[in-house]
Amino acid sequence: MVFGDCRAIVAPMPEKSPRFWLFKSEPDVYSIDDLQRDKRTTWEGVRNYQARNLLRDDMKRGDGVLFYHSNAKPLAVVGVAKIVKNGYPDHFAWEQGHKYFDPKSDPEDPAWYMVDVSFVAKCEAEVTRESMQDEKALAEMMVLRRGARLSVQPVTPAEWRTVIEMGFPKKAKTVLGKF
DNA sequence: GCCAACGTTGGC
DNA sequence: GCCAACGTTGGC
Repeated sequence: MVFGDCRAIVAPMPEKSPRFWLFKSEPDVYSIDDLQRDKRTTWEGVRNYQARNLLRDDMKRGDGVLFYHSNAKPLAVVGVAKIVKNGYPDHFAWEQGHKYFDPKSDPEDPAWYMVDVSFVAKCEAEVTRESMQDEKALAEMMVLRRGARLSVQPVTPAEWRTVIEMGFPKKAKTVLGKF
């Protein structure tokens, strides 16, 4: 065995990017307080193919999640969560009568995927949509784009850092250090 | 409540 | 395969 040659025969490290996400949730349906209470939850019911691909292919255990309240007052990133289970078939799609039932999805060939997330922290200060719109570093952020309806979406490392620093004026370093 | 921006559906 | 109609999302 010639160890020096190992690198040449090993597949290149898959690019793990992005490692950060934003999940929208209507607080009337499921809020950051619900997640704090539950500590961990399943993220089922996403019925959009682009989002499905992210759930199935791109989200990995350990990734960071900005928890965003949509259809809320105020609209804001309100906390941080972590992906704790890679994408797996959304079995609710197979439950006849369930609100997420979808005959298109076959257990042999699942149409929809979900992940599990766990609670990490509530923001010290909610990062309102308004404050994000005022922040230059977030000018390109997907959630702020008109018509960006994806309920789960990628966040760049720079955007992640910016939002965490806004939401955790005192312990940003601690939170950043968890990912 | 309004409506823009999508995504999906279905007739052709 | 096109595209009009329709439904949904979600900010405003």
